[in-house]
Amino acid sequence: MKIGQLAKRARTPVETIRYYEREALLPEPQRSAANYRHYQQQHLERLLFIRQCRALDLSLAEIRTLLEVKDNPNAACDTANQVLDEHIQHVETRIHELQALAQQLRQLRSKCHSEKAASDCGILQSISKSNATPMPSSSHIK
Amino acid sequence: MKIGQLAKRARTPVETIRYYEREALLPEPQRSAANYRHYQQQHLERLLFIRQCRALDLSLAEIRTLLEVKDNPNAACDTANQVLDEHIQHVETRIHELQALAQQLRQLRSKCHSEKAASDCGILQSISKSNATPMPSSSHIK
DNA sequence: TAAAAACCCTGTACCAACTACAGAGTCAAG
DNA sequence: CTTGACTCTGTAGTTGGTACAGGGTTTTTA
Repeated sequence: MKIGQLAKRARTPVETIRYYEREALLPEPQRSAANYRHYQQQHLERLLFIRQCRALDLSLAEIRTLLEVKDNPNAACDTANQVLDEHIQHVETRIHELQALAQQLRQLRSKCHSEKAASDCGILQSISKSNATPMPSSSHIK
Repeated sequence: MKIGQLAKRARTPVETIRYYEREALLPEPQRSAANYRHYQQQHLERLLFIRQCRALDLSLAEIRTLLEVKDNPNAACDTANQVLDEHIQHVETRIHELQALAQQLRQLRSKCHSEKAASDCGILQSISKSNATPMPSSSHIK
């Protein structure tokens, strides 16, 4: 099948497929006389694997590691487990960060419910609360 | 003060300050005879505002909007509220997405606890489960 | 006072993971 | 046989910076 067909079947933009090839995640397919790419079932499966991993928010580097394990049927899948464990950690950390963030944002938002002028807006004032590191006492502002 | 001083007081890399200037978030400061940037207290305050917003994960575009409101003391702070509301929505959506993701990842991880060969690894097999859009019946795979 | 260290300048390239062209060639349908 | 849909390569843009290279300037130290 040609690249457009593959793109449809994997719900992936054509440019992205070419990008994965450049990144060596997808092997170079055969070419027709007119230099068109021609793909096999294998390519589709590999592309779906990549897209599934991307949907799980794995980075291309992580996916590359998984593909290497996959390409090496005798290798222990140890490495794949490790990639996944680290990624789970990463996602959970990010969730906690975002939860703290949302809390801060809601608190900030609560400071202004009316349509005040900007100069009176509790939100803009709160964000502006100074956070500067003081100058060392020996120096002075020019 | 010179850029290095400003950088220290706002705990912001020098390059980032110059970048904000290029992005027109910070106004161009005066220059010395040797073409060095010289900043005032105002610049520090504005930079701290930007950094505080970044810590809240607001995009530079969102920050630009907030700064415009701030620069216009007579404007209603309406727009600032709206930016914040949308951002809170955005963060909360992302939290839910990541929670679903973490769940999927944990489930996937549970499929392989031993050090099997890659070809037997439940994880790699699970990710590979086909997801392709079928070809229309009229067409065929070349 | 002179050399060395620390600072500053512009401009460019790089990161991830694509996306969006431009400009040219190829193929299928009517 | 022309029109439109597809494909090709190559390059640039996205976000929010970071990291030089290759200069000039200022401050510190010997």
